[in-house]
Amino acid sequence: MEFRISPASGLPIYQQLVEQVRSGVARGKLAADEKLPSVRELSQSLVINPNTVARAYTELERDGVLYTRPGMGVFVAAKSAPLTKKVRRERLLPLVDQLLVEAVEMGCSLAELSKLISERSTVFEWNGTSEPSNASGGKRK
Amino acid sequence: MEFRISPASGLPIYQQLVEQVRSGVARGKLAADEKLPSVRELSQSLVINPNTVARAYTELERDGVLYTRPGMGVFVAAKSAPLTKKVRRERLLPLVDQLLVEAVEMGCSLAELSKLISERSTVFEWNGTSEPSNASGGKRK
DNA sequence: CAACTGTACTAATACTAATAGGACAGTCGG
DNA sequence: CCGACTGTCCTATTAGTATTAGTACAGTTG
Repeated sequence: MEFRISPASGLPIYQQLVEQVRSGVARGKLAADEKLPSVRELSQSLVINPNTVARAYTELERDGVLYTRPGMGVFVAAKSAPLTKKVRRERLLPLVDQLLVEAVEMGCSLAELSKLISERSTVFEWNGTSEPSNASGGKRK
Repeated sequence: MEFRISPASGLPIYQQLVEQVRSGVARGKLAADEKLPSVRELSQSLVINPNTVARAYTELERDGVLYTRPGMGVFVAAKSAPLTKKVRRERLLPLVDQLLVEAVEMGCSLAELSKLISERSTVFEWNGTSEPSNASGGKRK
């Protein structure tokens, strides 16, 4: 998987990397136990400091997205046991509300928003009890 | 409307204020042409610097959420003309994707996410061509 | 005119992002 | 065992931002 950073993003570089890894895992572009580029390798190809890459990896490992095999590299962690429904709700609510605020603010209808969500949802790797109506989001490798 | 700031939030104070105003407007807790507390008044009640409040107000005015009547105060702006569907899509996509990534990451199903969204959507003031199924989100004042 | 409104400006402090360079411990292939 | 790789840790430095502080100005109200 390719990584890109854009100075115009406004977000810190290490955070851009974190988001790209998270997104890649959720989209199935990064498979479990797949090896990520080494800290030094990625820092050279992106022309940034190794410490910046290391910070991103460290944060992702803390959150259970990656794991480290000392001396070998960092790898994509297998999907951990799903959290409680209550915990999921608590963590998703702020994001949901933020999305709804923005949608309402710009005069979007609820139907339009729902359509947008179901559109984008087809690309992700859902593992719950219900799948997206469209199954076009299969693993590519 | 009451404003609160939490030092533990991690977000800058001015940004917390911006979010609360946006949220209040989208939820109908702040009506059009309603007057907001003055810069000095709010800064005293929250025990923060007037400049911090002024920064939040300035940013909100730049985005068309508030307007200023010189010498009188800042007020909630009326809903502006809705943007193009294309523009709405472009601005909402990043948030939608971020939400989907988080949901997938914690093992949430699409059905569970949809339910959560429709649950929260009842509190907002939609003005599109389609309303939420539940009408409990009426204006209170 | 007096008291309020938002705005503008400068200065100082504190924290964070990012870079730089160096050092350490674990693991592999020879 | 040895060299080359892996991630991690440490200190120092630079740059940018958030926040506070105090002052000043222009417009509006009564």
